[in-house]
Amino acid sequence: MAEHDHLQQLLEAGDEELKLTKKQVKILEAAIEMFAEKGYASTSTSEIAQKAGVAEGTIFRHYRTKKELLMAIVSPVISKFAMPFFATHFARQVFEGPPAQFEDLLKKLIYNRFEFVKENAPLLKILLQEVSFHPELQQHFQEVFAAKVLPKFEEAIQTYQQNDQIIQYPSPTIMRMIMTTIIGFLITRFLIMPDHEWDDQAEIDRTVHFILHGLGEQNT
Amino acid sequence: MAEHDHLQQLLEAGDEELKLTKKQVKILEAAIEMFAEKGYASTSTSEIAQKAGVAEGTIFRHYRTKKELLMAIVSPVISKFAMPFFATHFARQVFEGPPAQFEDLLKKLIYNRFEFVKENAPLLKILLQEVSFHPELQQHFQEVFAAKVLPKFEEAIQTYQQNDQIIQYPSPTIMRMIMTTIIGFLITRFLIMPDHEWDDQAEIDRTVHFILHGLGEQNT
DNA sequence: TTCGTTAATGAGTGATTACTCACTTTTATT
DNA sequence: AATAAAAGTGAGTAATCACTCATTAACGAA
Repeated sequence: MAEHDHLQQLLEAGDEELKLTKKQVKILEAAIEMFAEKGYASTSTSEIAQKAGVAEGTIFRHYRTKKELLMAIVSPVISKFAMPFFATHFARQVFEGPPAQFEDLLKKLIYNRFEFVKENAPLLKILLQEVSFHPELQQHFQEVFAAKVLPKFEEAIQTYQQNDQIIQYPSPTIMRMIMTTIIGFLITRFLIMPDHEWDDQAEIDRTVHFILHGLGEQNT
Repeated sequence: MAEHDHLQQLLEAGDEELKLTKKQVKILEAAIEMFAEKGYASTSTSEIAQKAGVAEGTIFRHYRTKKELLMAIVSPVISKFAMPFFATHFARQVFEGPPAQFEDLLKKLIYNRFEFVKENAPLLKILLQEVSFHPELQQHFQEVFAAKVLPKFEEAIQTYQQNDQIIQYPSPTIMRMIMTTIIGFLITRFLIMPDHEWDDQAEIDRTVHFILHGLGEQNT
């Protein structure tokens, strides 16, 4: 029940309120599970139908092609992952008036994306796998990134650089380091070693500390 | 010519000297190109045969299944990527008697893997894509990592921690940070934005600096 | 050259693929 | 209850899949 609400909310993508049939939800759930497990190309529509408890024709009533099904699943995830940078309460709080301390922004960012990845690991795995084979996805990602993420992030970085809280590297370089460190942690945590025993609080704190000192201006 | 030598050298994996037919080389080259471009599951053996200028049956004379072809391509890459930790000249130089300065180890490691990824980007892309779908690959990776990489890496880390050059985090955490930073840089450089104009020297230096200060013991 | 071995071929195989469509069932509105 | 629209069905289709095999070509040692 709560699962369905969550899925539905994610797939609606904030756009029009598309009402999903019960069977349609089953199809999406089955497709997500199998795409994440076996990969998109190696999963057949008949397998999805079987796992969803649905006739194969039902899939093609809602999605004209298998690829359209993939896109319905994976496309909203891009926007959602970039969400903290959108015009949300979170964005206003964190980016419009960036916290005085770089550490505070970093912490809010990590905690926020940690929860997101925790809740959407399979969707992100599918996205990660397929983005390199579908130019439309790359373009969508690029658009969202250029329009929403980049400007606000860059502004915040420059503020901290003027405060001497961050070293004077080019901002793309700084963004790359922050993002690869956070994403690298989240991928290790939820995709590579999800069953390892993690002290999440400690690892997050250490990751914050790592970025903070790695980009700190304290010494040359 | 040099291409063939290089490929042959990589695929021989240091084991027995397997002599590759001209057509077999063409098959491997075609398969690598198409697997990297379209993905393993979406590439048909007939496509590979066509691009290699070879009859489809020829592929199955050398590789009994399509998967065996994939493994022949991708399996040696795991060992090669972990190479700096093996009993090579490099390993003895860098790990047996670790450099006094953590910075020196870091630099040698980055420069070395930078060149490797530069020369083998398509192979690594295939490996990255397929490793999550093939348990044998995961196991192979785990074995190589546990046997060769982990012990030497851990020993070096502890040495630097006793020198107060590295902060007193658990060594798995430190390894994770070093590896995600380096791998994140290399993936960004060669897989995500290979056509961007890069000042490689500067980016490498900044990445070393980032890790060095991120893990430094200078202040709490 | 001769001959035994290996490499290469390409038409052929059954299985599986994404997708269609004529039809039935469910749902919503009156 | 009647009816129209939407959702669901599953047998059917052409295309493609990985893989086989009987046959031919190329090669290396005598």
